[in-house]
Amino acid sequence: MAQQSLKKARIIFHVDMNSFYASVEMAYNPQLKGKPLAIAGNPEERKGVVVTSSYEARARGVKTTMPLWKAQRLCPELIVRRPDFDRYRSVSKKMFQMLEDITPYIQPVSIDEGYMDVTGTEQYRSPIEIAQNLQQAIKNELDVPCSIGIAPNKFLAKMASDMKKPMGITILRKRDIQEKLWPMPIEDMYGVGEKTASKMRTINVSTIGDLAQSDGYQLKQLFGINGERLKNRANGLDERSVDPDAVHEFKSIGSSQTLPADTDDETEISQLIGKIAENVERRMKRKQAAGRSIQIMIRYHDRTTVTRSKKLNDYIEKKETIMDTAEELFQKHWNREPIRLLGITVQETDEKQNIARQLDLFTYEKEMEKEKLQITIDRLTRKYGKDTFKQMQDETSHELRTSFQKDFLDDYKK
DNA sequence: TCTGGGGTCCTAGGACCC
DNA sequence: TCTGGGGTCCTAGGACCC
Repeated sequence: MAQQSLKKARIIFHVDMNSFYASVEMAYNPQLKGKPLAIAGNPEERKGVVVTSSYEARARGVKTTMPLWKAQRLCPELIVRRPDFDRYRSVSKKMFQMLEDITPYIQPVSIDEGYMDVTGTEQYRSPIEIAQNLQQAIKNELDVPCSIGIAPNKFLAKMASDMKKPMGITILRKRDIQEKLWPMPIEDMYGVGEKTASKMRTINVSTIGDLAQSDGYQLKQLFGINGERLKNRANGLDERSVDPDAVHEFKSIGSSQTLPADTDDETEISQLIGKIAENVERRMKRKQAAGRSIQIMIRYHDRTTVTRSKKLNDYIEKKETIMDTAEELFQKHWNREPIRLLGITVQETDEKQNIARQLDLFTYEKEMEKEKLQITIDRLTRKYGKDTFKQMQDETSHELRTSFQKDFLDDYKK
């Protein structure tokens, strides 16, 4: 209790770039500003879904993951651009550098959003002032809008940044929760998707406030540990820290591709596996990573999806190994129906420098074991004599062996 | 006319060991 | 003859997020 009151409240920012890809395209080509714009893949290759759209397009009903034909039906004057990820990555990098000018405690969570822990900086400037300056600086230098949520923890900051867009700054204090958070519909809560929302509605939870006051036992029955967590968050409780190292602790690297048309042609599929493996290898190189489990994903015509994986003995990074394992898994588990999508993911990944450290420790421990073993064997050889020792190795004398084993264990385990 | 691609975390069953 | 309970690893799948 005393500890609770002594513990200093944190000040967390959640910075969220508004319709990021569309905003970057508009910054790059100002003629697009103020117009309905959608970033989408190529419909010829069946990838024609809206990835991001401008506010003008959203106002017409265009939504993320919507097929392009549908978006164009809703908004015939829609301007469509293919995504240019290199461009987005470069703007993103500059944006995060600007955050780092304020504090080293930043945690990027995706290309267009991140958390900052600015606790302590309020001695010099108020949090709202810091947020205003940051937002303006990003707008001035990169010509892209962002929203910032200010709160005592990650969850509230995340919810806050969503409350006013674009170019919003929202403060969500503990005392604002009842008024600002609780009236919101349950599906608007971060961490609650379609499935969870409809399940919650069956127990008469339809707002975040309902969840905050719902029966913990029932929640646990229905959602397990996640139920408890969601209820805590609805009450404004979230202890997760802003972790700047999290970016380096990636756990998997994968690549997948939807085919222009379904296929059961083995040559075509083999080529695809090669192409995807190469892509995975390239991205692993970029991150200086290696991994020790390979997973493939096969999606069939009706979108049913199966994943199959294999754990390997060693860390791998080469496309040949990725390709061979993927091919093996595919041949073993493919039902020979035409496939729509194929994916390969390398799991249990780590940066190579970390792996080297793990291996060093492993090797060191093994060496120590070996040395200890040798000392014991030497000692016992002296005790029993060379010939007897040899005889035991040949398993000719059960009694002797038993006696030796006992002696060996007594000595070795010491 | 339909639904991309990159991730994280959690659960659950079976194998295996003690 | 019948049968414990816990822990860990591996694999597959589901929910969610951007």
